[in-house]
Amino acid sequence: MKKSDRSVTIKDIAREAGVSISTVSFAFNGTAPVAQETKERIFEVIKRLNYQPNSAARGLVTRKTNNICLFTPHPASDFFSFSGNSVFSDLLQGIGDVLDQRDYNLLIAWDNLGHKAKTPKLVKLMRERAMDGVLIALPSHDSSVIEELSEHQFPMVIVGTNDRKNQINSVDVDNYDIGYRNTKHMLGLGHSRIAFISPGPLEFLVCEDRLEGYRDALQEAGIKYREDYVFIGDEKEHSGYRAASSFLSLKETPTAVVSGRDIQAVGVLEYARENGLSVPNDLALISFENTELAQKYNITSSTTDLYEIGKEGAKLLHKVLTRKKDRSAQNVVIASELIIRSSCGAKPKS
Amino acid sequence: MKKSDRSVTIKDIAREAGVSISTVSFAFNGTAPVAQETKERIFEVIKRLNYQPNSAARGLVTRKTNNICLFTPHPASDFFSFSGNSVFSDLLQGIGDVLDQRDYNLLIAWDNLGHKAKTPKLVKLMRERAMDGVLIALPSHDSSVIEELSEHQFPMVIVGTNDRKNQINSVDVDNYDIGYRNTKHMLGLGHSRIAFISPGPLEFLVCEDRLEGYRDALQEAGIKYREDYVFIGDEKEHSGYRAASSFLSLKETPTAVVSGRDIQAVGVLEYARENGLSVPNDLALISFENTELAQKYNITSSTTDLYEIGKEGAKLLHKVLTRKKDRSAQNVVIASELIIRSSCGAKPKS
DNA sequence: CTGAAAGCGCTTACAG
DNA sequence: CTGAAAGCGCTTACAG
Repeated sequence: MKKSDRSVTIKDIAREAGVSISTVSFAFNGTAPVAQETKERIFEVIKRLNYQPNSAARGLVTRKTNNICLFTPHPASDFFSFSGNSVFSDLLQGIGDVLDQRDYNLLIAWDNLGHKAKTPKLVKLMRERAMDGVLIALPSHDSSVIEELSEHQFPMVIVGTNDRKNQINSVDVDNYDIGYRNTKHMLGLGHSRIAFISPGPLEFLVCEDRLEGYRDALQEAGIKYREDYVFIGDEKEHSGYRAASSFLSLKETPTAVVSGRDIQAVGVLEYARENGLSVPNDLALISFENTELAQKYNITSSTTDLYEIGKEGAKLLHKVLTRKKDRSAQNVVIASELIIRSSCGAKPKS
Repeated sequence: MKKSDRSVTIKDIAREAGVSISTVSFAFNGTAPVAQETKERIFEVIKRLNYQPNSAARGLVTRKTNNICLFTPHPASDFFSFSGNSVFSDLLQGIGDVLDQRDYNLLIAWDNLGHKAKTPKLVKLMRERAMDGVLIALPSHDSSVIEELSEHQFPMVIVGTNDRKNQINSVDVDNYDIGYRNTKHMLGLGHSRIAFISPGPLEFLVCEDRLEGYRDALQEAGIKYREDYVFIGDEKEHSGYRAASSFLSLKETPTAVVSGRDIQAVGVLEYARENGLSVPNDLALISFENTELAQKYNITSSTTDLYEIGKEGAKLLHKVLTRKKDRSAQNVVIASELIIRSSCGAKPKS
């Protein structure tokens, strides 16, 4: 192990196999025909010496790194805490499954606020060509970084709500539509006083979309949108609790709640329990995500399959990376399904 | 934007600034003295043209990639589900904070079982020199991959329990000691029938360590270790519930439980509530991790600061990467603190 | 303080 | 089917 400081290179293989380095390259990459006999000799040596081409050298000439970056334009803490457990790991897993299979490495990066002086990390990664393409998770309105990559036509796919449809590739469920349909579902059950809990700050596009779906469904039903029926929650159960508390202290209390995420719905349930309210009789409840929580607490919820989003996002990026001519942006919509459980079931009292 | 297909290179800067490429390199990297005036001219051009050295070209000669890999020798799903939400994001954040500051990129990889035919991902990354070093999370007994990297003296740090102390760098809390002290705490309160819930399969070294600490504390107190007082749980609350149910159906029921992780303790609490048992009067409870759950449910728990582990792990790896001569392996122990809450407080009934 | 040149380890025309 | 040569974009002795 003393001399293994110096890795084995293509020259070593060539010498040992008695051929030129081009032939080794052709054989290894299958990029030109090589005599069967020669090929066998070469591969024997490759195996014996544990040869693996140096990625920097190869990348220098091919202009590819085989690195894909998963990026989120937020401080890591915000991203992870907003996403919650399963959400993030599901997304990562979907991405990872595809990249593994196609032999890409996964880089992970986020915006380091506080370092605002330096060039943003993602821009640096692009300029120094440290990655071939990027998956953007949880985009927000302020997207100067995305803009910059976009100007340079850097390959990217947004996994999540996309502000600029038809300009940038994206994969997501249709949060607007789910918001719309969840609300519609409550309207269909006879509710007219329907409140909404945002899954997080409206700065996150996904939150805005869900809210707008809610708003438009109300409007279509001729119901006025009221500010006091909207609560901006966060990723904690307690924000659902506080939302419920806020709604139910109004003069005219809502009879139904469209919760922005399952864990908030759990908070609503908790408040209802403590205050002797029956769900769905006193308060009907519907949510987004359909996580394990929804199942555990019997909450009606619309699926948002993050694994699928990750998988399709990675696939799309790979497609972009391997096709010759650029085509117009593609916006993939992952189907969502409403899983009906007891929390929304009954007609309202009034 | 038409001609930006071709990135700007060091040649462009040299030409534009009227100097040689070596001088540009010296100025940019501060690696040799450059006349103030020349320097200014060069940096003006660099700024104007948005120059950033190509990482592959640079890496080819420096033999550094500035990529660090966070690796776990498990399928991603196992890793994430075992770790749970905050655990993983805390670790990642600690690592990220350090890496950000020191200008490393973070690669993330896991073992793709099912692909057992191919060379393991991490070995491939090492051989093709796609990363400078690796942080290993959640190591297990079967560590042929770690062994291989270790033989090649590839820079690595284990963030988590380390099987081969004093051979491989590592950073962790002392899980054995916490297991020992948690158990000791219960003994000190007068308990003698103390059960243990493993946080996961013993295949994970962290689980084994916690269990051994428990076992040794008992032994030291002259109490016999009983198999039926040990339950192998998992990352789900329900495993705590099942553990409690199993313990309390024994002929001789335990009066205290050392829970392997907070969420299991919550499961124990749930079982106790359903069965009219008082905690801590009928069953005293102590746990590991001290997550938000411990606070919410008033569970006595020992801290395991994953953020700190990640941070120190990244720091140690950076140290290994930048020092000239190798020194012997270093094993950093992160301090743990026992946070006493009501779940353990009272003396046992018997 | 500055430049010309070699070389890092590959791939890819080009010629045969 | 195979090899010699150029070149990817840098860094780093070496000379001056």
